[in-house]
Parts: sequence; C-alpha cells; structure tokens
Amino acid sequence: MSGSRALQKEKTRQAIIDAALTQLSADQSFSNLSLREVAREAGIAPTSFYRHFNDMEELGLTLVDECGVTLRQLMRKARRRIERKGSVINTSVDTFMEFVEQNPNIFRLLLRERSGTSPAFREAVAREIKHFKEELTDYLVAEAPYSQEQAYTLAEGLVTLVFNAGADALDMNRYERKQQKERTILQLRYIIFGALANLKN
Amino acid sequence: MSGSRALQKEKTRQAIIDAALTQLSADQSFSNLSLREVAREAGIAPTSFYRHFNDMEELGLTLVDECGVTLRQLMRKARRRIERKGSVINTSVDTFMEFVEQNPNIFRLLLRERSGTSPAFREAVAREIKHFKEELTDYLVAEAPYSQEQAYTLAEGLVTLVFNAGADALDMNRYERKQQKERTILQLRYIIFGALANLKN
DNA sequence: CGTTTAAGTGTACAGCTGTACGCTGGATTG
DNA sequence: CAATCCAGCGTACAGCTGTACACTTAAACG
Repeated sequence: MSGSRALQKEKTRQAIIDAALTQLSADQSFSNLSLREVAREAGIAPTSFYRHFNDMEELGLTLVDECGVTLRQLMRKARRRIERKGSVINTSVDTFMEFVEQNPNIFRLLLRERSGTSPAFREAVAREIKHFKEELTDYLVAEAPYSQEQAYTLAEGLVTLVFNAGADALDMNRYERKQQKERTILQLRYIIFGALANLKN
Repeated sequence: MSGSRALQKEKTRQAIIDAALTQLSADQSFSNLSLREVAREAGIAPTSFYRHFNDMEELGLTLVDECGVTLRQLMRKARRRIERKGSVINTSVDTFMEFVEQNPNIFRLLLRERSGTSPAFREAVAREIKHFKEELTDYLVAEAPYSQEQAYTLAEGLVTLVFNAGADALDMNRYERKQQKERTILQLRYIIFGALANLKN
C-alpha cells in the first residue's frame, strides 16, 4: 500500500472531487452536473471516472461528507470565538454567515440536496444537520438548566432559524444581509427567552 | 375571443400544466423534467409545446403562481378555522401540515425551486413566501400591540419555523411527524412569548 | 363565400448523455 | 527476471434532449 500507484490514484480521486466542487455554483446544481463534464474538468477520460466512483451519486455523497467536515470545523471555530468574546448569539450568527459568504457553493450543495430527488442525499444532509442540532443541545444542557428534551426543541428552532437565514442571504446584497442578520438575532433572542420562561412555569 | 378555437387552446394549455404536476414527485423535480416528457404526458407533439410556452422555465413559473393561489386558499381556510376554534397556533400548524400532506408535490416544487438554479424561480418562490410573511405581519399588528417592524421580525420567524417543519415532515413517518409537530408548536410559543416580553422592556 | 390565421403534426438533425468493451503501459509482486 | 495487476484511454453505440422547418386542417374573419 501507499506505493506510487495508490498515491496517483488518490491524486486523481481528489482531482475529481475538486472538479465537481469547482463546477457547483448558483447556476449549476450537483444534479445537473454530468459525469462527462466532471471528467473533462478533472482531466481524465469519462470512463476513468468509474475507477473511483460507481456513479455520480457516490461522488455526491462523498462531497456531502466533506462539507460535513467543513461545517464541524466551523463549529469548533465558533466555540473558540465564544470563549474569547462571550456573546453566544452574535458570535454564532457571525460565524455561520461568514461560512455562507465564503463557501456559498458548499452551502448551496447542502441546501439543494436537502430537498433533492435522491433519498440517500437527503438522508446524508439530514444527518449533518442533526449533528449540528445535537451538539447545540449538549451545549445548552451544559450551560443552562434545560432538560434534554427542552434543549433539543430549542436547539432545533435555533438551527432552523440560522440555517434558513443563511439560505436567504445567498440572494441578498450587503445591506439586505445586514438587516436580515439583525432580525435573525432578534428571533434567536425571542425563542431563547421564551424557552427559558417556559422553564419557570 | 372565447370561440371554440381559444377554448381548445386553453384546454391544451391546462393539459400541459396538469401533465407537469402529475410528473412531479419525490423522485422527479421540475428541473429534471423534459419538455418531451411533459408533451408526451399531455398527449401532444413536442413541438406543439411552443404554442403555449416559450420554454420550460415559463411553464415552471406558471406552476409556481398556481401554487401561490393554492397557498392563499389555504390561509383563508386557516383564518376561518381560527374564528371557529380560537387556537391560533395549533390551527395554523394543523392547516399547514395538512396542506403538505395532501399536496406534497406542490410543496416540493416550492421547496426545491426556492434554492434552485433559476433566478426567476427563486424570486417567484421568495415572493410567495413574502406574501405569507406580510399577511401574518398584518394579522399580528391587528391582534397584538406590536409595531410593524417587530411584527415582521416575529412573522418571519414563525413562517420559517413552520415552513421548515413542513419540509422535514416530507420524509417522516406518522409517529415522527406527531413528535415534530409538538416541537414546532413549542418553538412557536417560545418565540411569540419572547417577542411579547421584549415589548415590555 | 374565399381568404387568412394559428394550433397541432411529423420529420430531421446536431449535440449531449451514460456506459460496455478491449486495449496499453507502467507499477507491483513473487 | 517474468508474471500479474490495474488506472487510464479510445472507440462505439443506443437513447435521450431541444428545436428548426415545412405541412395540414379547421376555425375565424371580411
């Protein structure tokens, strides 16, 4: 293993993945990306694609997994920022919106395949989002007197609001984004406050 | 006008629209629907399609508009129910979830094209959702002491939470849906309560 | 009535798709 | 060293796509 043969193979595999990510954009979704286009961009013959993936769906699932990694890095970054800065809500929203602005095409992949035609895709994206919700749930349970169930309900609401704000931001200009970010922060405050108040009844 | 000629034309046009709606499903999105498939289903020659629409995008925008009509009917129905039953949150969520269950393919169309590759589509869906938010804003301003701005922020949060719950429900079984509906209702209560509390500061 | 209009048809074509098949040439193995 | 393996290639094919073009035929018009 790990001879020059396997090494070259891995390199080509990465070239395919990069080619696919390069071609994703506002005007091109993964589902209308063709095997031949990806192969062309990667600099290999169409049939060589099969040496690495059984079909486009397998490549797509690999991409979703890679996006998951990127998202988890993002969350770690947010946690570090919070430890320094303190403001939980603002920091989280800032971090997420930064991600969306800097990786619009990765975010679009998740956004689109979440409701796409492939069950495997939908499940993969749902899993990534669930990770998100669960990590936030743990955080809430640790930092505030929520029960597991209450925390999950709250976390789900928070993730939904932030994720959606990111989606809407994709088609907005700077000014609209700023206003929308403010509204999102208010919505988060409301729901957190409401959940806390509910504890005391 | 309205001779037997125009009448037949209208009939064929409707056949095209129905054909497209018939073919939409969990496994088939509008974007991977071909002009030829639609024409076949509608019982006309492929080239006859052009007598009614310039291209598939024009047909798609027509569909989105029709969905908008269906959605507004839904809202009127919800309002009538609320007048009888009183419980605003439960009734709204029930009505919306009923819509999603009974028209999954119409809902999927909105859901998918909201983040699709056609700017015109995205804009059309965003417009429908905005209508939703604005009607709810007006209702909130009329029924509670919110300012226009506060009401819009709250309405946006509510619509986001409900719309997303509908999207997630598409891949759920009956039991999961029931649990999710309960969580959604809690989230709505939280955010409404939080917004009200914010008024009093 | 004859003339015009236009919805619907059938044919045709170029361009794209996924993928089956057999081959090559260099790395790996024994 | 010789034998084996296997990533990548090129060719080939059937099936799909949108749409240009010339046509029919029945309704609408003057």
